Amino acid sequence: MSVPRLPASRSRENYLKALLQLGAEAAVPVTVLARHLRISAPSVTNMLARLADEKLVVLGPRGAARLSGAGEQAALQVLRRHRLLETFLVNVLDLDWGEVHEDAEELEHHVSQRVLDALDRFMGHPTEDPHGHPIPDRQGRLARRALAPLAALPTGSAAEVREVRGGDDRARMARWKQSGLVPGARVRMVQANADDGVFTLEIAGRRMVSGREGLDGIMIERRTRTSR
Amino acid sequence: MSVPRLPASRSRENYLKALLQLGAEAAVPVTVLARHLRISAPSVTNMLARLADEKLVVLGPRGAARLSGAGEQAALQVLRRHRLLETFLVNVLDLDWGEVHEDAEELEHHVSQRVLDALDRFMGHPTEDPHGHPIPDRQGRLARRALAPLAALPTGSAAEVREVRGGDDRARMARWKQSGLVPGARVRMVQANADDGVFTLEIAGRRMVSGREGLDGIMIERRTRTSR
DNA sequence: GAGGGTTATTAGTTACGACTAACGAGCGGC
DNA sequence: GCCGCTCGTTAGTCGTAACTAATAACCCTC
Repeated sequence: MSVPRLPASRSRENYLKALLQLGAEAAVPVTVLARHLRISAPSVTNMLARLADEKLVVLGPRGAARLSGAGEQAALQVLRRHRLLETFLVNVLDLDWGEVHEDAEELEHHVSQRVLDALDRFMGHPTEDPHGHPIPDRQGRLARRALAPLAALPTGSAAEVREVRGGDDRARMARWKQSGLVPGARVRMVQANADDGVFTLEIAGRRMVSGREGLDGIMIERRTRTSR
Repeated sequence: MSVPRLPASRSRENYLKALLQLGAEAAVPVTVLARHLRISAPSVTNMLARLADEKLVVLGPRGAARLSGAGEQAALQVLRRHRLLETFLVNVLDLDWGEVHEDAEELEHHVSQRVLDALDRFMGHPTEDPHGHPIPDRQGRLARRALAPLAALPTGSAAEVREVRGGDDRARMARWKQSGLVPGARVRMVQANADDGVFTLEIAGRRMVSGREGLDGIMIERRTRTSR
């Protein structure tokens, strides 16, 4: 009982995935989508018209686009493929978490349902990818969580890193891994200076100082006193 | 105004792979290639001209094509990807050997060197795929073996199945697996009747009767008295 | 309410890789 | 030597998805 994959075509799938990621709430303007996909604005207008034709997106005023129900389902399937693949590449094939993004980006458009299911089975149905992103289930349901940016953690508080965003920047990934900023890590904010944007942290007992940008994308969950 | 454009591309790779498989010795006529790839003859002429431009194939009289050195190398890399992927899908993901062909056919064009190497490493550098085909090594060297068709085994002789060709026919694969005709199986020709094309075999102690076509593609190695 | 800047669209092109229809070249049979 | 078959090529189209250049629509400010 698989969800059918009608739209197909690499390019369409990328548009849908981008809309899912950019259009959490509001409709996405053409320009934003164009920048994100690194495609010219006219091309985007064009493609959006086709996707609207196919009832995968709904166009609002001034060309802004949002996913239809069907479009969102399709996008979630692409996201599922992407995240399962990243998980496979890192956890099974032992590739570095910073260098798997492009591979997953490519393969997500070419893995059949059969192979995807087999991968999922082989890995024991993981629910999060190596960056801590939740993996949509077979029905396209995505766990929604309320995470806070690490930079918002007040001085003196502790938390757990749950998600590390921006997996397309390899250097960033490498730095984070280096300093232990990976999902599951415990962090304590030793000193947050909102004025000059300098943050001193303690990660697994080690001190670290970083600017705001260096922390951007690290999402945490405040742990009151929950045991593991 | 753009530069010649280097090969890659799914379609090109399929042409190269087809030429490798069809053109063992002689050059391949346009029509044969067209039938094999299920593409119209004019399209083939066209594509061959481009591949010749790029020095991947050499065109002979009457349009017949054969791979150049560079073309053969490229084709062997595609074949390596295909066979490693099939091996992975069957041996690791536990998919059925009859149903992995299409998946491998698709993925072979999209797996990066990095992922391929990781798969190879993960599987311990296999040298044969699940159908017994040798896997070209990283340098594109392909083990050449002299195997005989099972139908040529004389009455009373025993042999070992080494290779099972024609992996794109699922029904066939299923039948063979059912009757134990898989690489590594020991077979004995109980009665070969060249006249009416009826063959009686013994596979792992079980009798089986088959017509010539039912055996076509099963390649064996005569074992004199080798142990193991 | 008239500019000016941002944003979106229209129009026209390009590349790739397939297609059909129609033409031409080789070759066997008589 | 001509007929006709098979095989290959030429010519012209199509669909997808990108592009640039030019234009139009909107929004904000004065």
